[in-house]
Amino acid sequence: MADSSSCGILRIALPVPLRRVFDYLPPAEISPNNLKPGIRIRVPFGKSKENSGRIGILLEMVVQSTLDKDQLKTCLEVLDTEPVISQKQLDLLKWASAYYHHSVGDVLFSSIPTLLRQGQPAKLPTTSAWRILPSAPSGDDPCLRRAPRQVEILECLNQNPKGLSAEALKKISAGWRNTISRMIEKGWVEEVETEITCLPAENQSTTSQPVLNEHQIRAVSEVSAALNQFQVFLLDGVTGSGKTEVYFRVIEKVVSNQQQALVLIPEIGLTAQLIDRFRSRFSCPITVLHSGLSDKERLSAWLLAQEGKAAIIIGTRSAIWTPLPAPGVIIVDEEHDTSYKQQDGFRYSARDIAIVRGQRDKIPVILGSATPSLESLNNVRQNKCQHLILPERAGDAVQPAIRFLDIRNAELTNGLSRPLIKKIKDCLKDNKQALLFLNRRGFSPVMMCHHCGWIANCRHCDANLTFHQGARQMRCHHCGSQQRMLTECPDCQGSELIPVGQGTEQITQTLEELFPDARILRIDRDSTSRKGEMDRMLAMIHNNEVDILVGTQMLSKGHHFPDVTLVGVLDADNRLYGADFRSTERLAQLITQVAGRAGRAEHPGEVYIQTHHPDHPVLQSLARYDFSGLADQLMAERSEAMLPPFASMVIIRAEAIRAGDAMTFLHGAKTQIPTIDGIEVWGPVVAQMERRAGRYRAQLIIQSTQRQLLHRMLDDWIPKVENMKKPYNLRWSLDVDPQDTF
DNA sequence: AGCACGCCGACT
DNA sequence: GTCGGCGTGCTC
Repeated sequence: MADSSSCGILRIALPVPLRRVFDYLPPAEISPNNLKPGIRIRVPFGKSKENSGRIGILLEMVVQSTLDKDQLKTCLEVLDTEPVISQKQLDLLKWASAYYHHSVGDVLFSSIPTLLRQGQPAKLPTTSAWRILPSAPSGDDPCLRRAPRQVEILECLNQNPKGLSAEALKKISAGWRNTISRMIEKGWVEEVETEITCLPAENQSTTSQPVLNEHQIRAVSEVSAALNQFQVFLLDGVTGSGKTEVYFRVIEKVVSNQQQALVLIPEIGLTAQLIDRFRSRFSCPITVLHSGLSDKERLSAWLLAQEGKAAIIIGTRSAIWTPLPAPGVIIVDEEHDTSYKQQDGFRYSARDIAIVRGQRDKIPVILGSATPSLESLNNVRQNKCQHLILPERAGDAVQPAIRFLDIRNAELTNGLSRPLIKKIKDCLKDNKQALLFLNRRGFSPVMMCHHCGWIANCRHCDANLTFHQGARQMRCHHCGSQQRMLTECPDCQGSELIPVGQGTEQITQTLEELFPDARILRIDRDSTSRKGEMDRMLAMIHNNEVDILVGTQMLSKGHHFPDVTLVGVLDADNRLYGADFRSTERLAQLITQVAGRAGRAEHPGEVYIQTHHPDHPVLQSLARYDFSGLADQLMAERSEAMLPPFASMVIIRAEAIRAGDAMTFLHGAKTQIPTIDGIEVWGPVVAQMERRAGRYRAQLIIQSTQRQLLHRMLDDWIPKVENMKKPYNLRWSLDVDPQDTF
């Protein structure tokens, strides 16, 4: 037996993009018994000054290093007594590092809160709170007759003897700080440091449990039967079919078993509304992880989950890495949503990780969607996933009719067809709201010289500049550069520059001319960039202060507009023949989601899609709400072309300052790929938009019907690519299971 | 990713 | 002469 106590070597992962781990000697004064995998250790690294060192995570203790002992450095400092990453979690993260072929150090560090990355202690941070003291007078005390604000705050403090946070006090009164300091002077209130806790439950559950329909009952019972074992469910139901209620019933069971529920939601601004629904329904501790949190709040939420103090954890993509001592279920709402795939650095899919986690933890995973991804539908066909269908809208609501407006040879008024304008007019006459989708911000995507045909383009990208009339600017939507609107052509000095094509700004203007009495609201990234603006606009819609809504697809997610009875989709054709193999699938998802935005029982609503291809089979299936037929078509296409989900795909992308460098590099990388039966290599090809933000980009697609074979090849190949000589400014990255092939 | 070293052109 | 941009190599 090796004497590991004297010759133990620490294998440590560091937050560097290197696909490698580093061996160190343990610090002399620490007993190796106190060194558990998952603790943080400060180590000297590289040529960095010997003072501070870097923080790493102990992966394991080994007896033998690949290097001689005298080549190893000694750790500087042990930061934890208990692991910040459990062995179970380490194993999951190591698996993900191998699957996505990404640096294990990067993977580990991206899974923990920033403050832990920076070396802060792994204990709940504190925050100021104010607590009532016994010496405080009661609310009806005569000395408070002239101090209504003090009475108000005292009453709230009385109801919360543990104290209230600054955030909570602010909600009671805007000038609370002054009021509180006066009461502190009188000795009625004290300031205390308290741990940040889970969201306070609402005092009593006000919402009654809705009656489930037979499909919901079946879904709940199927999942309930699989608690404490691994099973993936695809909860497939249109908007309003009651998916959330199914989640709630399952979570109730999980929580009553003293287990935790992890709920993933897409990255959209409706976390607040969803959290309110959870809070009014559950009295157990809930914690939330999303991008709006401060570092302190994030650490608190993470630790509350890790310590088992939170029963329900709601979060966006990165919440899939939350440590759970007692996992009971993982729910991925809107599983088809692209925001579950990280688009840079460690490019993981939170939905796919959820399934792996469920398997390792032996718990059910529920994927919910009105428009499931083909990946999930394929899993259903292969019996890896159980299909639970909720076919009806809860209550009596009816699906809106989906119809097509054939715009071949049609006369368009700035992108709007005659029949659509007529429909809008009828809709306004009925005092209902109309909603128009166009996924293009700005006034026009092209600005052209009427005299010589010159087109304004971006200096840094292979793209045209979009004209923004309101801001009197030309902007590049790809690199963010902007310049003042031109008044004459730089080529021929012609003074007539004309907008070509329509964006939301122009559609709004055209509608204002066509319907001068209508109240029109534009909702896109430009009009909602100010904080709180989106919420204000949504409130206007719900208060019926708006007749026509014009918006980009940011309006297609999550929000429901009961008074909208007419939905128009203006730019469907772009997507029908888009460049990416998933664009038709995305169009189908968009239209279905859009249809779900509108209508209520008395006014089911209608969806009109302007298209040059009204007979396209995908559109025809959509109009019949024939999702299984639609899935069959798309699956057949993918199967024929051997594309995902029928093949595993990996993309290697490269970009460099100098034209051609990325292509040269990828050509070189391709020659290192062994010729193996069953592995196909496509390219390299330049990116669809070759130059972006001043860098020339290219990519190489590698795919195989045998995932294992592909991954074994990558294990061999990536080190060779790493060792290739490359221009210093060339950057390359791997994307396993890419969302887009751009 | 950082960081240091070393190499050439262009400044006080 | 050296200041500094960029290319290269290395990290237990």
